[in-house]
Amino acid sequence: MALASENLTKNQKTVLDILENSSEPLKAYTILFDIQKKGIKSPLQVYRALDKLIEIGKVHKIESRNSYVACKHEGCNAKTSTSFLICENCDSVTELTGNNLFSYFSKQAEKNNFNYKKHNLEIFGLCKNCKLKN
Amino acid sequence: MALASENLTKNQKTVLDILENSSEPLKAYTILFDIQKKGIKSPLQVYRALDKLIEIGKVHKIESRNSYVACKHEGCNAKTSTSFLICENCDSVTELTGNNLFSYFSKQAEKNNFNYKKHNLEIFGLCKNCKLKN
DNA sequence: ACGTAAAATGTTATATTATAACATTACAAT
DNA sequence: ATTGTAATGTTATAATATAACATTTTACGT
Repeated sequence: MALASENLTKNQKTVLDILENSSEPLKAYTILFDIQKKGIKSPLQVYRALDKLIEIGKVHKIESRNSYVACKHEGCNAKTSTSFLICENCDSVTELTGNNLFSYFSKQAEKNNFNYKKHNLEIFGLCKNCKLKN
Repeated sequence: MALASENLTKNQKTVLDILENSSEPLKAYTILFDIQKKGIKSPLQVYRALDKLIEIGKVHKIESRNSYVACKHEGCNAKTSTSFLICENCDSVTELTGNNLFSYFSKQAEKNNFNYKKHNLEIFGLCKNCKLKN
C-alpha cells in the first residue's frame, strides 16, 4: 500500500511538479502554456490531472481566483476542506491547518440545523510582508 | 440621502428582482435567459447589474458555484465578507450572519501575522430538510 | 434651468475557464 | 492471459466573464 502520491501518472506528476515549484497559485491555462513542451497539449489533460490531484489532496483549488495550489502539508487532511489566507497585494497564499476550524464550523452549522461535511474558507487581507510596505 | 437600494436603475432592479424571487442561487446566464423579455439582451448587461448589486451588498456571489444570490438581510453588513451554508443535496443556500465570524477569522489571521480584511466562507453539507430524508 | 461630470446603457466581439464525446492505451488484479 | 478500471489523446464545444467604444441618462453644483 503505497502513498497515493507515489502512484501518480506522467501527466499528474508534470502538473504537480509545476505547482510545487510555483511561489503562487496557478491557473489551468497558465499551467498548460508552461508545460506544452512536456507533451501536454490540451486543456483537458491539465484539468484531468488537476481533478485527480485535488481528489487525493495534493492540490487545492482557490475558488475565488480559479487557480490551483500545491498542498505543502505532508499527508494533508484537507482532501475536501480548505482554508486560505490570500494577500490582496501580492497574491501570495497561505494554507491554514488544524481542525479547530472544523469544530468551529460544525458548531456554527449545528446552530442552523445543518449537517457539516466540509468547507472552503478564503480570508483576504495583507500578508506579513505587504503589511509592512503599506 | 436615500438607501442605495432605492437608487437602482432599471437593469439593476430587473436583475435584483429575479434573484429575490428565486428560491435558489442563479447563474448569470440563467438570469439572462430568464429576463430577455424585459429588454436585457447581452451578458454584459447582467454582469454589470450584478457587479453593482454586489458592490452595494444586495447580492452575493457564491464562488464555488459561479452563482449569485440576493441578500435577505435588511442592511446587510456583508458588503464584502460572506458566509454560506450550502446543501449538497438540494443546493439550497443559507447565509450566516453575525460578526462572531469576523472576530474569529481576525484572530486566526493574526496568528499568521496576516491583516484580515474580509472573507468568503462556504460550508457544505446537508440542510435540515435533506438531513431527514437521508 | 443649465452645464457638466459620473454613471449606466447598448452592442459587438472576444477572452477565459471548463467539459462532452469518443477512440485508444496502460496497467493492476484476478 | 484476461479483464475491468483508470488514464490518455484529440477535436469540438459549452459555460463564464470581460474589452472596447459609442451613446444616453442621471446627479448635482452653480
